[in-house]
Amino acid sequence: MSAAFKVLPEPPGLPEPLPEPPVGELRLEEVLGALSSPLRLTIVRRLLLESEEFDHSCQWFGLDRPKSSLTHHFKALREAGVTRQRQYGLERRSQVRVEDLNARFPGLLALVAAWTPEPGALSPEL
Amino acid sequence: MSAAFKVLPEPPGLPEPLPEPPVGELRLEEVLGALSSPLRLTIVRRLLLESEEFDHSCQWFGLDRPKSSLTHHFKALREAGVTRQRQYGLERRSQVRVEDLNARFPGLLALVAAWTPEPGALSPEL
DNA sequence: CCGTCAGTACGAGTCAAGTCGAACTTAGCA
DNA sequence: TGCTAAGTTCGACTTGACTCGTACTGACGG
Repeated sequence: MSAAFKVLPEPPGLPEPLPEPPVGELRLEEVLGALSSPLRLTIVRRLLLESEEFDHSCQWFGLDRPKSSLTHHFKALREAGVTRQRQYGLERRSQVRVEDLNARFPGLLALVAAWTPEPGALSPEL
Repeated sequence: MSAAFKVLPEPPGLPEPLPEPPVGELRLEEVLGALSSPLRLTIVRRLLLESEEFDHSCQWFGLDRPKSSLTHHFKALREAGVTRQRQYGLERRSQVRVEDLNARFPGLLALVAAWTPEPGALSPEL
């Protein structure tokens, strides 16, 4: 009914998700704050639109930033409740918490999916 | 069709709005950033839900903050494109740009209207 | 004309966020 | 056992928000 993003199938035996706020404790101001940056909007939008299979490691995005900066942003997204992260060996993969976000903030992910970076922006992505 | 908030009627001969970004230049990241604070969410939500007549002066909210702080936040909301402000004599009244926001970011205002301050928050409003 | 009242402008202090380099941790693999 | 690669942690720096006091502006009423 509402915006239909793939709710990714979860094969059994997944690694436990890293610490994240439960659905009931998602706060709108935190989520909006986490999404109020072009870089993080890019990350979430690409997870929504280009996720063909399952979740994705940090380097899948090919973002041109030092590793420590990416850690910072992925952590911010997870701690706000926007993404879920799981550890696969060395990789830490992210996915959007589509079900949770649709339940608590219906319509929000559609806005993120429709977003496009500012025309004159000096490619924060790639 | 989408969330139906009152689009306030505009009597003729209104004072010109203060400078604001045009509809086409509203940026999601700016709008989300402006809304990522409990105080400003309170302001916008009350404008949406408790506006019985027309727009409202700053002191209508009865926010317990110094005047200069309020100026700061009302200006932030206007510059992000969330609110429109007009000068009526001494008063500067605010309204939410319902039509513009619904056109560019459908569903966003519904999320704001449904928001409630954190239970344990030490009353940033009143 | 002078006070009052709504709100702005300015400036300073504080604090959190973003940015990044460098060192560390750990899985997998030779 | 030792290398490599993915990502974290730490600390330092910079930048920008938020907060607020004080001084200012400009409209209105006597």
